[in-house]
Amino acid sequence: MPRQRSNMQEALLAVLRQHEQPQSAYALLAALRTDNAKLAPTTIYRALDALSEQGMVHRIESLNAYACCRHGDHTSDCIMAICDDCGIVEEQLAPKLIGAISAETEKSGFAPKRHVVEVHGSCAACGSTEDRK
Amino acid sequence: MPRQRSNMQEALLAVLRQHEQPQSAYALLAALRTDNAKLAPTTIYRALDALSEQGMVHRIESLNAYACCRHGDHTSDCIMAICDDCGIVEEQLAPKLIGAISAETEKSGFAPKRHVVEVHGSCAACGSTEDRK
DNA sequence: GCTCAATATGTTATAACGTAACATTATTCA
DNA sequence: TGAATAATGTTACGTTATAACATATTGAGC
Repeated sequence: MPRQRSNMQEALLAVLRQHEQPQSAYALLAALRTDNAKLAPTTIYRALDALSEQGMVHRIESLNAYACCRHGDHTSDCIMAICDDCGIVEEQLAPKLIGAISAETEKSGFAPKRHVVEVHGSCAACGSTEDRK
Repeated sequence: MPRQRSNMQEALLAVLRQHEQPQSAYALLAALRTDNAKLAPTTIYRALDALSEQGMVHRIESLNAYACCRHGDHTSDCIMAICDDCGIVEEQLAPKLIGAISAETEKSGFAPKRHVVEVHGSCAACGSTEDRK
């Protein structure tokens, strides 16, 4: 019998951990509807918001999708390297670089709070087979 | 009498130039519907795509909105400093920093193609009045 | 001027992403 | 135990984006 989830956030994390690729809110909704057919988008978005605040999940702005954090606690925002071929996202910690970006914006008096750094391209695995296309 | 636009792209650029804040595709649609009541989203998105390819317009991923380029030609991607208070976006050229971000992702064999660098925070004007909130 | 190709735009419909507002349930802890 | 907080349910709607197919405009070469 399907296990009853007591906690939406745990359930979401479990689904995200099954995937290397970020998942859209509606993909997550569909996945969890196998347990609860009446689940609504609102519930998913609320749980995602909570997980984001906790740093357990990162939203990928340029994909409108969500990935679970692959690092432990990190206070610095990170760089997301997104493979446009296979969809895999590599989360890279680079606090010095984030600091340098902050410094650049501060030159004009800007006060940075949140950094969205998403690099699109090809991962090592996909890049090495590029010539076949 | 309202001027007949021969060219959607020109019309879009004109609207974007009237605003310091990025505009959503549907805001642009609404603006241009005063000239052409039957204008459809598709037309707007196609023109925005064309302008983006030409580098005349930049999409702000974390806002789902579009801003016209405030620089002349630039081959390097740029940094967008987004004020969450007033909505103004400052477009900053920093090719060295973009290069450093590329270098970071290349460490794992990634081949970067496009950089999304969007920093949220407060601009100088809004930041200086923060205490009033 | 004609015609072919390329580009841009029109039209209809629908998919995908996200939130508002208000109600109910669960958890915690004084 | 009961009051406060956090999480989830429910309904409805708003916003962002694209698919698929049709038509029109433009420009180059003949």
